[in-house]
Amino acid sequence: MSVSALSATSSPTPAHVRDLLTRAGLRATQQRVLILGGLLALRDHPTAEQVHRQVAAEAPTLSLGTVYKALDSFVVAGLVKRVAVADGAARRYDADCSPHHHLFCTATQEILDYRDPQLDQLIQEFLAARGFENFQPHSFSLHITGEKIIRPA
Amino acid sequence: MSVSALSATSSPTPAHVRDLLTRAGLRATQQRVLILGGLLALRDHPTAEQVHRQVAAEAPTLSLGTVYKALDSFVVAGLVKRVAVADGAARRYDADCSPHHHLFCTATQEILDYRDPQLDQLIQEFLAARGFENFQPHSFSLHITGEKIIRPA
DNA sequence: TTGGCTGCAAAACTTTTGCAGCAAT
DNA sequence: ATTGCTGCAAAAGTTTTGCAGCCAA
Repeated sequence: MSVSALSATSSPTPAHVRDLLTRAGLRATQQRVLILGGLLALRDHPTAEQVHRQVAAEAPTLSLGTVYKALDSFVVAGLVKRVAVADGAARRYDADCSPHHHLFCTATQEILDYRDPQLDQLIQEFLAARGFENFQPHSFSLHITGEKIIRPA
Repeated sequence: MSVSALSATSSPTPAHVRDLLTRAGLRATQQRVLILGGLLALRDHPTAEQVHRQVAAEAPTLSLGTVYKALDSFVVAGLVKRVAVADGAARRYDADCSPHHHLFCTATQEILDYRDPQLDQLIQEFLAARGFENFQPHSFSLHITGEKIIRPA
């Protein structure tokens, strides 16, 4: 199974991004359309700083503070998730809120998405059968650490 | 199954902590014995700041910078792991490097350990059978989000 | 119109770094 | 005696906050 194939997504149009924001109850300002669009365009779970650089060309006056505030409101609205990373100083964001797992590449620091409904079901059923006495699980995600393999052509 | 029962560990003696450090090829200074001992005593995957507070009573002159440097060297030596958290500004540390999973309580922000060799094997076998084309997994850990249940007495 | 959002900038907070002296081996 | 570690303090980096003005609804 190819990992890269799993994270393939098409860049959404500004109109679609506006729609996402409006549906979430947020104002579709020019800045937020760019920020959310930029996050969607960057596949590798970028930091706020990286999103800021991504949109800098299109909106040179857009401030980093606004990026932070916007990303925060996206998270609250459920449009975006924060990704848990042990290394690295800055938080990283994921525009994909559907259930999926993460592959952490120790070589490139990339975070690749890994979607596998069959695995989800397996874990889900195991946890349900196992049962916790004093913990009620809501969701789970698997953090897989390893290395990308570069195959010779 | 009880969650709290899973994370029960006995506080090690200073002599044992010294031994851990020496075996890892690190100098067993008074500060490091306190820092590693403090981390082992704090069950809830504390921040560097929390470890510093923990040892402050016994060593008032021990500086926060030393705690950071010590924790770093512990991580490099493999004595300690950094825990991946999406929320919260500071990194959190785990003195337990044996394979285990984490339960994140959304109510109390606690991080509980969850050890389950049966689950490990299940996932391990699934991933081996599934196979990745261009990713070589080394290890994995399950992040389970949910809430602690407080049962009436 | 108006309430949320932006930009700017300061502040708070976390983590890293440099270096002289000290202590564990 | 060496060499790594400590303490102090400054610096770097990340994130939050306050506020006046602006803009999407």
